[in-house]
Amino acid sequence: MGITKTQIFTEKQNDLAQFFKVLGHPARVAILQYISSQNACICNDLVDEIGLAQATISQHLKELKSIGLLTGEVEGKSMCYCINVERWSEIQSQLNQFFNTTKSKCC
Amino acid sequence: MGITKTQIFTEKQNDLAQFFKVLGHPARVAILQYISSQNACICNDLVDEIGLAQATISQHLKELKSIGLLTGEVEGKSMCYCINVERWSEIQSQLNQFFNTTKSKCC
DNA sequence: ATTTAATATCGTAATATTGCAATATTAAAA
DNA sequence: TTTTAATATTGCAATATTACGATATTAAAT
Repeated sequence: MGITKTQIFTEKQNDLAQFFKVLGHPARVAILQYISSQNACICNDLVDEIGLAQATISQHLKELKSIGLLTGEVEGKSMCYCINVERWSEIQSQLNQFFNTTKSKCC
Repeated sequence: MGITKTQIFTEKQNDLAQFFKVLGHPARVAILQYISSQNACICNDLVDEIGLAQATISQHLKELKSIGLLTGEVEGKSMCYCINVERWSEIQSQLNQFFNTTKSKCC
């Protein structure tokens, strides 16, 4: 199929999975790491830095924006992409909650 | 394409993305939560509990095993699936390291 | 006003993922 | 040894994702 049966899961489960899914691509991991390594907000240095076409980078940025991890502001004719620190912590804490509450008692 | 250009990323980035990716499906989140909610190791109650076909559940279990999150032991004619607690903590700590080292200084 | 540079969007091809029915496989039970 | 129950695997259809070239779009620079 390719389609996911989201109806049979809770909203929390779907949200959590969505966070994981967005982070589940090396380009998006690399984009976040690169942005965080710069003192200033970096835009399409990403195209040079990471070896993917501009259209592809733009697509990945869009997905990162979709869960609120990145914000993009127009800066002249460029874009200034930044990590949304609040959202970042929020998601980190949700993932940790998942890890901490999901513990096996068996075996 | 559908194919991911793993060659252009570091092994760490690929590994990290792979962990995220495996957790990036609500069925797999639900499976982990259900296993952890039981005192004993549960096998194909999962098929009843989660509303997916047996073949589909089996496939998801396989992916969770692929990153070492689950171990499966034969128990008579059933399987006993358990969370690998060591691996669990290891992955949690890697994800946290990613979150903690990736911080924005801009905006 | 034109050009230029940066980014987004569209269309498309290739591949991956999800899900299931049907069919193995395996081990206990009869 | 045949049956039964639990799980894995295979094959397939439908949809999603990844990647890119081509084409908008937008704002500064000329």
